[in-house]
Amino acid sequence: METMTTEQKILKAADKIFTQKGYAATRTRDIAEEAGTNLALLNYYFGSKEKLFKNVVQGKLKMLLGAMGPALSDGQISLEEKISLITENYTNLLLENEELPIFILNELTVNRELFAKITQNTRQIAQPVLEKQLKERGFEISATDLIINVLSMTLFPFVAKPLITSSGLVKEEEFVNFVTDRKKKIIEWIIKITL
Amino acid sequence: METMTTEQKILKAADKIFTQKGYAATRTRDIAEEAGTNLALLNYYFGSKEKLFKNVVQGKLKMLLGAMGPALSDGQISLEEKISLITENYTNLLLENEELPIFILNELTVNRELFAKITQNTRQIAQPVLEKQLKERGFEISATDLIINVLSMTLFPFVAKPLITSSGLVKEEEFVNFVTDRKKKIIEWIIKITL
DNA sequence: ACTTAAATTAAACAAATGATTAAATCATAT
DNA sequence: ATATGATTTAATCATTTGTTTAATTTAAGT
Repeated sequence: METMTTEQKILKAADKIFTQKGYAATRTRDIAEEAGTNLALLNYYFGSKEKLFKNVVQGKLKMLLGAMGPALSDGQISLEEKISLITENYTNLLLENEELPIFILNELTVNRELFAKITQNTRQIAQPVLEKQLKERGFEISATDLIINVLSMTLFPFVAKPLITSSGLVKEEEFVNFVTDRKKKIIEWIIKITL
Repeated sequence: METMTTEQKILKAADKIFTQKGYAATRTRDIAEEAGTNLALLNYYFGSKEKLFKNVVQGKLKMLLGAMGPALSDGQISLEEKISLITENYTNLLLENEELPIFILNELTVNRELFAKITQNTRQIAQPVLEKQLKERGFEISATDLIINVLSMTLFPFVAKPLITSSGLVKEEEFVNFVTDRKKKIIEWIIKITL
């Protein structure tokens, strides 16, 4: 288990704290301590707080986009399966990484410049295939609206979790069940909308 | 126009910068400068950065919850009108305050303790009325799911705007039209889902 | 064993930052 | 006019924070 290199330990610690508190509120000393190493090693291995952050963000962004990308552009997969795949993937991913979307979305908002460089290599979300599938079956909704709706219903509960729980809409203990139950419901809802 | 008191000028400046950059990334000096006043005045009037922040947050939270609260618990308003009211209110509010939801949701996530005090006075989101209306008309969806769905489809595009635009799903220039068009669509979609 | 480079540590630096102080200015009431 | 209190300013403090430096230890190759 203790086969992690120091560099990896720092990256793991950085991942945890950056995701938890965001870039600005994170102290490099906290990362070093969490990693069980020295503060200087952070700069030794990663150069600066900002470079370390970019490293973390790149990974997180890949996780977030990776849960959607492949499914969408595959012409073999039916519409229903695509929706099912996306909600299933995201729900499972976010159950293991609850702060992931709010972290990415907030840093993306606060730090446009920093993200410009990172996201430029981000593959565009391909929708021509989806557009074609919708047209073939005579659906009126646009691919963009469909994607946004699926993402909205799936991701929003995680993004807004603190508000949802503290307002009493869903109790903290019920949250996992709530989003798990929604997986099936979302598919039905999207089908109803799309028809 | 220049009838604002210094205290108000500071609060307005704080509102702008906190919302833009979040608590941790905001420098009290920047607030003072934006307000066209002195750094010491910030502490003179508000005591500390944190107290000023709470002041700002309280206002923002009221805006965000205010757009939903009244409509929900009113038994006179029909289901369709409620949905319409909520999406209409939120879309209009967020078109004028694009960073509002991501700001609140992120600070709420990062800063649970600080928010515990603020949100304790927050009225619970009342849903018994809605629950009753749903039951009367024989709908199967729960009030919670309905509310979450409306909020998801309405708020999510604003929360995820940077991701949506940078991924090419919606172009920056088209965004206002996109969310404006969705107002009508969301109501239709929700009706379809709920039936 | 010896050499060399990589890895690690402790200490210190310089800049940034939230907060405070003390003096100066302004407004208002007597 | 004067006194009193509120407001404003400039300067300074103390701490935090990202980064660097220099010395030490570890590992690997010869």
